[in-house]
Amino acid sequence: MGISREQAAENREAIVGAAERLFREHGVDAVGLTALMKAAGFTQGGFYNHFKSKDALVAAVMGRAVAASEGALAGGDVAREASMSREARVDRYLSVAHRDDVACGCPMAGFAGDAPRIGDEAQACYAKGLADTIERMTTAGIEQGLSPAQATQAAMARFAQMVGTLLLSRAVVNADPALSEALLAAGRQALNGERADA
Amino acid sequence: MGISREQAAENREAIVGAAERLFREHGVDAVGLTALMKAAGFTQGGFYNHFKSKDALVAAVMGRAVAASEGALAGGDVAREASMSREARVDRYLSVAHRDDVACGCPMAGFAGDAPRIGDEAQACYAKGLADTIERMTTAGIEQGLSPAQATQAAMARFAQMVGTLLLSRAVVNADPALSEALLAAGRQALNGERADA
DNA sequence: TGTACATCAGTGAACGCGCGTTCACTGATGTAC
DNA sequence: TGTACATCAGTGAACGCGCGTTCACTGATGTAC
Repeated sequence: MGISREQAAENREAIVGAAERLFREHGVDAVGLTALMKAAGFTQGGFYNHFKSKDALVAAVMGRAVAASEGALAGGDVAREASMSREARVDRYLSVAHRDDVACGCPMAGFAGDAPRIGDEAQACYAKGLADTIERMTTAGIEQGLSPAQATQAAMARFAQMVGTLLLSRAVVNADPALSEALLAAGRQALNGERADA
Repeated sequence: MGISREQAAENREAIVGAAERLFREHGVDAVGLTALMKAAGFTQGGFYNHFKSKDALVAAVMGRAVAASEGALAGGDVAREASMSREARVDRYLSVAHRDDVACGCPMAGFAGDAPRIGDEAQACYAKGLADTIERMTTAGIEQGLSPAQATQAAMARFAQMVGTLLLSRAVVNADPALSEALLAAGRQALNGERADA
């Protein structure tokens, strides 16, 4: 076709973007390269001009997803995110909207199911994203007067509860919508409610 | 071959058993019926004498996994489980051994990643298993003096934290083993530590 | 600045392979007389 | 109780299909002179 280098870079981003959306929605294994390239607006053969294998694409997707979420716990606008209170962030994370928006939500939750089975490079991106997220929450805890050890422990426990609640609520949303919503409400209550120790 | 009905029922169980192990280890999508039947000791063609489709097998696996876990939160011996304290159960659930034993551990955690993508019948089994688990924990909370509403909320929050911690710790075990263990420790601390409100 | 040519992101057919599923066939089990 | 036959859990080859990947080819872009 003959394409400018700038255009080629944009096309590569389009492929990664389509892949991220499809991978989250259907799982990495369930998305074929033919369907993926079609979704990005190309034909199958062009894939290998941009990536040396599907595994390399998965790593690129994970790297991008993690980088995009730096500064925004649950996706969405970064500037607005930074100005939100911790309580508001939890309420947004454990909202019905975030539960239903797998394609754009928190990548640590969206890829948690796939993470143990993807390639080493992609796993490393995932682990870095998790470590960064916990570090950010730890810093916030220290600013509120916790010791570094307390803050780290609290950040890990709180984030695990957020992810666990979201994942379970997504897992049963079709079969038992009432349970799905009750889980979200219980999570919000536990993280924002009467407790002041974490 | 000519097989007795008793033998046929045993063979069916062997298929479901092999499927449960392989599905948990590699994900439902990544396990083919040829490999599955071979693992169970049969050839591929016999599969459809027992199940009308792969989806039907997934439902059977989920039903069995959920039924087997009734009375045993983290797998293992039911009688011993019943005599354990809540603290000991949490320590076992969030142990390195349980993290590394995906094939035999808690099915709610083991299938959480696949749950949103499996068939309706299997999803219903998963949701029932989750509801039962929470109900069991709620009953225990009421016995310790909580109101039914408090106990339900606490059970959901606690179980979500257990599952979230286990899933995140499994997700990063290869890429960042230290983080994986720190997550487990933080979860044990949060669930068994100084807090007395949940 | 204009021309000649190498580069490389596209296309789309094709590769071997494993998928879920179907089929004709086998032969011991279990039943009917 | 013994014989004749239907049942059905096995086998293993084959089905169409989509997978990840490779390939020969195209033609505008970008470079060298």
